[in-house]
Amino acid sequence: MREVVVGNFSLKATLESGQLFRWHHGSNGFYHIVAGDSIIKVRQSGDKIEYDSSNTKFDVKKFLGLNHSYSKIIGSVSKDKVIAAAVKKHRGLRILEQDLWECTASFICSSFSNIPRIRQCIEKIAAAFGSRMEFDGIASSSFPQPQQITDFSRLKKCGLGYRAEYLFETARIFASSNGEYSKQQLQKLSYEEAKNKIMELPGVGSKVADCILLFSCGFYGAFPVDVWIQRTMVGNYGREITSFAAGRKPSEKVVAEFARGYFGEYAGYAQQFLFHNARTSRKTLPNKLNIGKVSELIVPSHKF
DNA sequence: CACCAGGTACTGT
DNA sequence: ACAGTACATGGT
Repeated sequence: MREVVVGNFSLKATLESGQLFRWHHGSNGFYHIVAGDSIIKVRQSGDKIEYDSSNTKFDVKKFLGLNHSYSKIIGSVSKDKVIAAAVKKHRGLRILEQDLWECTASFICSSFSNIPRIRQCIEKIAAAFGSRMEFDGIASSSFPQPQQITDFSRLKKCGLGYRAEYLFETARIFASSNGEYSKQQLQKLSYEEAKNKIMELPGVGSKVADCILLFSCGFYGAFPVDVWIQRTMVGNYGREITSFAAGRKPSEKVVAEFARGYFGEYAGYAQQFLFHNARTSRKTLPNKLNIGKVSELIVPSHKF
């Protein structure tokens, strides 16, 4: 078991903010994470993090985003009271650094679905194509490599619905491309180039592409716009967006363009704060969230 | 039994 | 470029 002391980190907010699907909150405050072919156990008390991994080579600190300069990031995105309130409420939320392929597969599964079912699909894929493993009393399956997903009828049974074809084809492309779809190669490209590149993959549109770039490739300016972000952005920045749009409809695309420019270099971090905030506010306060006395972060419940 | 869920691909204008 | 629409699946 390793121990590190880190400031500005919330394990709970980081894991539970919807970036990652394969984790469970167990006893003794430990979270168990399955990533690739590793099982990681980790818990936090105060500034102390305790962790261990089935694979000693797995860089837990890097995976958890602990190498980022947090104060620089939140200083950079805190442009107004709305985002500042979300940052304050979820202080310590970090963007993970996931494996490119696993992240891509996961977010292909995520489209037009819901989190419980996304998790279920991913678990089924792992059970069907991965290898059994066990660590710290937790039994699970590794996430399969793309070249292991060769049986389409078997993939069909994992509950992906029509996304099965997208994932199957994307797996084939990953397996047959010579490092073209690698973190290393993508990071050589500009944001726009990298995004266009991964949008060539079936099942990867604008939103999923931004999730992949943000959660696995270190493109922290990527700003994924799903229905939650769309609502919360229009609700909180309607005026600014309208002004920015200059006559255009405030579509997801326009919102993403606005947000990337407005929040800047670490817009993706802003997105994750706003997303997590919208998700966690919904049950208690459907339409409005008051954080302290400072802000009125609105989370409209209706569609626009 | 409708309706919804971290959208994408395809079509027509 | 941009709006409209179908889409598998499982849960309420």
